[in-house]
Amino acid sequence: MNEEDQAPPSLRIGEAADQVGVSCRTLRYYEELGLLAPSQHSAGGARRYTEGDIDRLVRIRELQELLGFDLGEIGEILQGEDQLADIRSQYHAAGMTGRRAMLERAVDINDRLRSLVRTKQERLAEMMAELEAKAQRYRTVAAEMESQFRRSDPGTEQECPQPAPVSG
Amino acid sequence: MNEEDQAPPSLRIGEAADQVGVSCRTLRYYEELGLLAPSQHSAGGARRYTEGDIDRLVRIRELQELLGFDLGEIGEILQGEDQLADIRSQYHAAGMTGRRAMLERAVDINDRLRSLVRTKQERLAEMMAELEAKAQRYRTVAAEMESQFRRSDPGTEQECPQPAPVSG
DNA sequence: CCTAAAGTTTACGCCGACGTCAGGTTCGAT
DNA sequence: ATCGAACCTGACGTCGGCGTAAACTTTAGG
Repeated sequence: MNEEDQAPPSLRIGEAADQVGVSCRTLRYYEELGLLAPSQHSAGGARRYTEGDIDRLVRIRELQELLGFDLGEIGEILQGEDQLADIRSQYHAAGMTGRRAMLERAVDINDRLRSLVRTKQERLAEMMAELEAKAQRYRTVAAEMESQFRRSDPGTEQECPQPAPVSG
Repeated sequence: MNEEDQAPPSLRIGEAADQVGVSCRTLRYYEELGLLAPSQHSAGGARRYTEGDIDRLVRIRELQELLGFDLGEIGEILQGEDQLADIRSQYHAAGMTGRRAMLERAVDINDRLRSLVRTKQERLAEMMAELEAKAQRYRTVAAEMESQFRRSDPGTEQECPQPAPVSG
């Protein structure tokens, strides 16, 4: 029982797909595009996804679904961050200037993403306000219909004189 | 000069498209799908979009871009609301029961949309938090690089001993 | 009235993001 | 060792949401 015994629990492609709610095909496709390569493989060559891989997959999906990027754009975003994350392995290759450039690029991407998120948040807030206003109108109309209904002979279907105007 | 003189200012298809930032093809496509029919036409049959039409177009786009619905789903959403908005013209056709059903449907759609918006808002908030955390890490790294830089002989490019780990 | 610009219909084209099928290989529980 | 389930690598299919081209008509300013 040495401490290296606990292999990092890795998932098979089907399990990974299920967990995130995508298909196996999607995972293979992302790999084909260079977005997500499983960091492990079985002896026979089957993909094994680590927790970090799953995180990355979730990230990809959020960029896709929440922010509406296509997979090419997501690739560029991830690349910028990967490069920076590899700053230590790139240690011998990149000089001070190169590392600064990489950092600046990552910061730039980060700025843009945050700006985009803020924009989306604002638009969503507006939409929410409109939806709530509409819900309020619905409640008013419902109340009017109720009062009309009570006033009428219960049991008989009848026309009410002039229902309130309902816009949208 | 009677008061009927001011024709409701309507836009030609190109103007409408420009204003909302889509193509003419898109407008015709939406019409083909039954999502958006211009409420006016010229004598020769050219489409004329009123302000209300533009509002509807914007609505369609928001449902598409912000909430991620496809055009089929958007059609159902709009239909539910249209029906209710027509509650007065449907006056003779629909009985009390029918009107209540229409209202309930609209309320149901509204509930789901609001729920969806809330979910998106939460996910965006999470994403924003992560982005800000990442930005903070970047600032730390930048500061460390700065101090390394100052400590070194200015003008010579050199390797620094161990740059701080940068995750993500 | 003339004419360029904008609009109309019809129809084929395109591309991203997978779905799906075929034919062979690997995994892991028994 | 076995055997069904899961995985592998191609490769082709699909579908939504338009783009684009062609051939013709309408619009509106001079």
